[in-house]
Amino acid sequence: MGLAKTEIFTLEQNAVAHFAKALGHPARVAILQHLFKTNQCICGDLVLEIGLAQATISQHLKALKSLGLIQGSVEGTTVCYCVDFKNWAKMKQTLSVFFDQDLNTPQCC
Amino acid sequence: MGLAKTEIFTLEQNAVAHFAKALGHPARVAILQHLFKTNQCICGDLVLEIGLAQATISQHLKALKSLGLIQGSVEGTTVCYCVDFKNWAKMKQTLSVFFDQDLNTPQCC
DNA sequence: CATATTAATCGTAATATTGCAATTAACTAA
DNA sequence: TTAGTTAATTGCAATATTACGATTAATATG
Repeated sequence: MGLAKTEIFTLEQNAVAHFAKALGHPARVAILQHLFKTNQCICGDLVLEIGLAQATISQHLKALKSLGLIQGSVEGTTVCYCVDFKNWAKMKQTLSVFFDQDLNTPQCC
Repeated sequence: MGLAKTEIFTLEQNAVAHFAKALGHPARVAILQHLFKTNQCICGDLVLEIGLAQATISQHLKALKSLGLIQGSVEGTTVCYCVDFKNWAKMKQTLSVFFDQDLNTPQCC
């Protein structure tokens, strides 16, 4: 089907998967790294920095924005993007809980 | 194209994306959670527990196995799956470095 | 006004992912 | 050997993702 049956999973499982999916492409990872490094930048900077077409970068920005990980504010003819630290922290928290499952579990293999 | 241009990204960017992609489906999140809870189980248990078809679960297991996050050992007619703690730790490490970028960065927005 | 700049959107093509029924392979037990 | 059990694989359909050229919308500048 190509469509995940989200309704049979818990909220936590869907949240982990949703955040992870957003980081599941190197271009989006690169965008976030660049935003952390430069604090803020415009779409054109990312096109030069990363080397994908403008339409493609714009698409990845849209994905990160719709998840709330970045914000974009229009300034004249440019759009200034930056990390949304509050939602970044929320993502870290969600994934950390998932990652730290191993702390309660004895290793078998 | 539907194909990520991995060659234009750094090893770290690709590694983060690769691990994240593996966690980017709730069924694989659920499989890992169940393995942590029960320490080990067979494919059939996961089919009952999660409620997807056997072929689908087997496919998700294959994905997790190919990334090294789980191991499967044949025991008669069953295959016993468990978390590969070493590679799980490697994944945690890789993603933690990425997540903790914010610690060096002043918030702008 | 006309032109330039920037980024979003549209349209399209190629590939990937998800899901399942059916089959197959491997082993067990009678 | 035959039948049963388990899980991998195959084949297929539906949907999602990735990428880019072309266009559009919005704003700025001459």
